[in-house]
Amino acid sequence: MPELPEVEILSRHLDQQIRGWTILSAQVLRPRVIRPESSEHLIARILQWQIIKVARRGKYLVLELTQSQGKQDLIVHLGMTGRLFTGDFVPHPHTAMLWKCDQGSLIFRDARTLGRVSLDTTCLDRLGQDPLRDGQPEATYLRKVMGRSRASIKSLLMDQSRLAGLGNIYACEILHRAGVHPARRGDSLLNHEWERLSKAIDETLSQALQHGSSCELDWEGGLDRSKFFYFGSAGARRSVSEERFGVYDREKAPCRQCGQAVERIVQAGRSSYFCPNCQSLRGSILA
DNA sequence: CGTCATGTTAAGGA
DNA sequence: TTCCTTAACATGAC
Repeated sequence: MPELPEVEILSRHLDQQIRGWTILSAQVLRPRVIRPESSEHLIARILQWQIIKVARRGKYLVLELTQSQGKQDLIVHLGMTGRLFTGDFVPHPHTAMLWKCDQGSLIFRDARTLGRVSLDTTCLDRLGQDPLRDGQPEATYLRKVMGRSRASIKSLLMDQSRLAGLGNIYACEILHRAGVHPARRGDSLLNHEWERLSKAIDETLSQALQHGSSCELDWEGGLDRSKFFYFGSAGARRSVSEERFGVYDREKAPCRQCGQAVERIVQAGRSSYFCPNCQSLRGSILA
């Protein structure tokens, strides 16, 4: 579920649902997701606190809590497979944490436990500009934080300290829209390419958010209704992502722009999908 | 059995 | 110093 558009949609939804709820009790079933403090410590520090707002920073969900003593933020990161939703608790092997509140329960499930729940907010200080919170990242900003690096533009877009919120899917989609090859070095991009990237970031994220706001959503991850949240390689996904994505997970399928077969390469251990025709190298430097 | 998966972080090496 | 790769983390789908 975890890139900026998905977390943003979830954040808006949860804000409507749990704003004003007071945490009466909490349970940790998979302690690994509580980091770095202990489960006991974290639970002790949130009991009787009220959730006054749910926000998002990069891929982090921020639950703002208040009590008579003051305020604190509870951070939830969904990792790859984290799901955060309200409802009645039903035993499920992936349940990682459960908050019982005065008006309902909040459930965090995470199959791979790569997600995280924490009261330590220092992770937020390391984030770069957020494309939604801080507005469309201008070409000048992108050039400033990425333009002197010899790393690949794909890695740079996914570096949360330069720009917060993009992951593997949207980095691929943005590069395709901008016509920039994922293996290009940051310091090889020309001014018009930073402009195209700026525009592509805005358009790609706006489109995803619009899609997420207007279609049926399945917060728990049922395969038959996964029209927005990405639920990995299973059942309904193939046809769904075939429609939603331009290049991601579309190796050998025809590019929607030109019909050329989409290719896959591996960068920093992650799959990059691109169209060799639309995202041509034009003799530029590769990372 | 092997490969891959929306993320982050650490280690070792060029 | 920078940035690469690999691995680790746990589990599931194919």
